[in-house]
Amino acid sequence: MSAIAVSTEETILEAARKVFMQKGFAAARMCEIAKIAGINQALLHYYFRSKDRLFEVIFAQQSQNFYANIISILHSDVPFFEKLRMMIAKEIEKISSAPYLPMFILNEMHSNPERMQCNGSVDRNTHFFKTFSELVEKEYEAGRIRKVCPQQLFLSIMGITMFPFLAQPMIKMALEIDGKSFEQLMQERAEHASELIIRSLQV
Amino acid sequence: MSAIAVSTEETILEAARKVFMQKGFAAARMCEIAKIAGINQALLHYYFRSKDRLFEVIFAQQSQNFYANIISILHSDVPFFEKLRMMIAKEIEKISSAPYLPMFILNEMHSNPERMQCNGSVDRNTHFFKTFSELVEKEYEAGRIRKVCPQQLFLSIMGITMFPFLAQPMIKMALEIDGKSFEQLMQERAEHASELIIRSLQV
DNA sequence: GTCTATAATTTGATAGAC
DNA sequence: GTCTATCAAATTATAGAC
Repeated sequence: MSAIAVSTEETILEAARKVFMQKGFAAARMCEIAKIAGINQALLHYYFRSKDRLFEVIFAQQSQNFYANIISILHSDVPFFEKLRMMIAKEIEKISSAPYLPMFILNEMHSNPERMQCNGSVDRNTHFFKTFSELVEKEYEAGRIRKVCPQQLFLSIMGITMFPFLAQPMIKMALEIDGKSFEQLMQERAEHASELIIRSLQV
Repeated sequence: MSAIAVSTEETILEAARKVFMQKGFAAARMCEIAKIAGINQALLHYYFRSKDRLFEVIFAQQSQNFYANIISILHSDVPFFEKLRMMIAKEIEKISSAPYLPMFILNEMHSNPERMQCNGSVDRNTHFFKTFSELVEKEYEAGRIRKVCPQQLFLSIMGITMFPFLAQPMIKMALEIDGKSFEQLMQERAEHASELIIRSLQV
């Protein structure tokens, strides 16, 4: 139980995460996961009954990660625009440390919609939008932003923060930049994105 | 050669397009393509040598579709803001008629980056950005928009238009809407997106 | 718990008749 | 060109020894 020694189960999960996130369920190979984990394939099945089960564990974990608490920011006691800034910055920071996450989640949802019901991600998701929506309405009524459809605004904020990571290969190509420059661009992104959204809301 | 009778080759391509676009390369099955095309698997291999080759044809076609000429709009003789409106509207209209296209292209690029070099998509892509970038600079120098990084703006416009389609399953869930409502939302999207972008650029 | 060896299944691809 | 039947390879899953 030392801090260094990791259990076999965790080693497997770590390897599975890598492979599934990079290749997706269908293209992922159990033998590759075993190899990366430094064990053999039989042991994989000993711990997790099948490829499906192993994937479900990973997907549930990552899904939780994906929807992780940005919502607390919306409840914090700062002006609306400041909330937007914090939300966008936090989201970009989160994704930067796991750039494959959005593509992994969205692609699996797309190619296998049944998996969506798993764990409370649905609820967390709708709750987040509802909270956001109420805030927008309140700001409009207080005359602090122009009239705007909360759903559309929600999509715009999400798109502005997540799209660059979803389209990373295409972006690098279009902008003729390498991985280093891309990271740099993403570090400057929160500022640009907040500015854009907030300006667009001014009355 | 009647208008009704389609060649076997086209029937296969149509079936392959459906299956590859929905499932991606790895999860797509040759037998499913054959079944949808109403033929047997052997005939698939008679027309297209292998799964890889068949996929390459589909990917090249769709890739061309994906990058299809929005660029002419940038060269047209209308004010910059009008160009943005037209560009966004055209892009959304295009994707609406093929909602799986962005996810298909971006996901395959992500899981198999080598495929990018195919056909002149790289050039078309960089050329588009360069044209866009020059326009932005010119507008700034003329004092008609505020100072803004063209790369960041480019990402924002792309994200605002394409993200809802990439995240369609998640969006429906978060907003608690069905397919019909989603389509409705997308029809109203061009107006919202243009407004948002243009307002954010005002000096 | 972990391994080697192997079974079972899926799936892309081919042979050969018509 | 199109089919049926079948192969070959890849890949998931299990049996059984240690």
